[in-house]
Amino acid sequence: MKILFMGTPDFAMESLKSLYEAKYEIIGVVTNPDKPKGRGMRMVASPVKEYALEKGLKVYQPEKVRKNEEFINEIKNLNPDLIVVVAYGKILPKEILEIPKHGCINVHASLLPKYRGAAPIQWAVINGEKITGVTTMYMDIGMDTGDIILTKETEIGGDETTGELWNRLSKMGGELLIETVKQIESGNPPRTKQGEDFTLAPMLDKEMARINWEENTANQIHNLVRGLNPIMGAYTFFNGKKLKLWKVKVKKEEELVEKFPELEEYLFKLKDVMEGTILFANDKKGLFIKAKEGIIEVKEIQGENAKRMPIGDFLRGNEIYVGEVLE
RNA sequence: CGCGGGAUGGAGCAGUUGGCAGCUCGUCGGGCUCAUAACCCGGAGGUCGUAGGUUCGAGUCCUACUCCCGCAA
Repeated sequence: MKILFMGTPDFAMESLKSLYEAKYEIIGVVTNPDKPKGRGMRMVASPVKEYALEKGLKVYQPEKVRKNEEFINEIKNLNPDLIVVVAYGKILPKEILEIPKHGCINVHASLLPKYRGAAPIQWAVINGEKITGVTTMYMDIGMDTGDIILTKETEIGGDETTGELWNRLSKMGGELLIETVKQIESGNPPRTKQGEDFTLAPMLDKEMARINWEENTANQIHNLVRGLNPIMGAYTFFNGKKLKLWKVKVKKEEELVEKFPELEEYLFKLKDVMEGTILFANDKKGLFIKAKEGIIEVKEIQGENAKRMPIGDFLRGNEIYVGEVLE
């Protein structure tokens, strides 16, 4: 079975690694071109490329694949039996999908047809899903619309971040891919049409990373924070400066009073206070913020131009007073 | 040459027009308390990133360098 692999980020790298370690014949690796990244805009190779080079695999980095005769011919000449695509970052034209005799398969980080699109892991966490998983499918010209081959479920932890889930699903994806390829080799892999009941997981934009204290409940904020960790970080503004929250917990009012009995007499006021108001700020006891349907305790934070730090460290150097409001 | 911030005791920060290096926390010793991420008293710990320059005097002004970080992709 001659396999051509296409993928770009670390999520894809895990699948490539699984194939390589399972001793499959990988005739080539296609990945996005190196691009300038980070401070100073230095050129950086994709994780998939790094791994491929390390293992001595042939690497292709076409600028575009659609209407790229040269590249398409190159693939034809390679004559792969199967193309495996994992988070490649480009949509493959029909001409390419039709080349390998066993077709093109894809590993996707959700239980399709839920969360079709670019950011399935992030959205699953942001939406507070309890269960997600990985799916392998036969690709067609649509966006994650192909027939399902195998799926594997996993629970999302109540405090799990996108980063943590990402790592787990990357590995699960690799395992499921091997299982899938085996079934294809055996001759009659399962093939199920996707249901109609799909949802989309579009790319994340900057706007949605901002915490809306008035609209969102404490639980939603908690989900947003862990869903954007470590990708972008959910942010809010304090005195005109951007603050990113990296780790928060949801508390009930009763829990707060239990912790700080001195607040008891103010409890009635607590109801009227605006969402986003600082209820308590102390470098030892922590930072507590009034939210809709609960209280947000901030555990890890990042100021403007600063790095992430535990809340205690942050409060030692930044003056934040009770009654001030985040917005 | 993408834009910007920063380097000050173990941690996080402040340091005004250049004039004895400060705050909160931690740490060490002692005290108080049924108790506390509580409180009180006392102490240790910094050649202010590196190199040079201006000056009577530089954390503070100038020059070069090194390193770190944020944003944007």
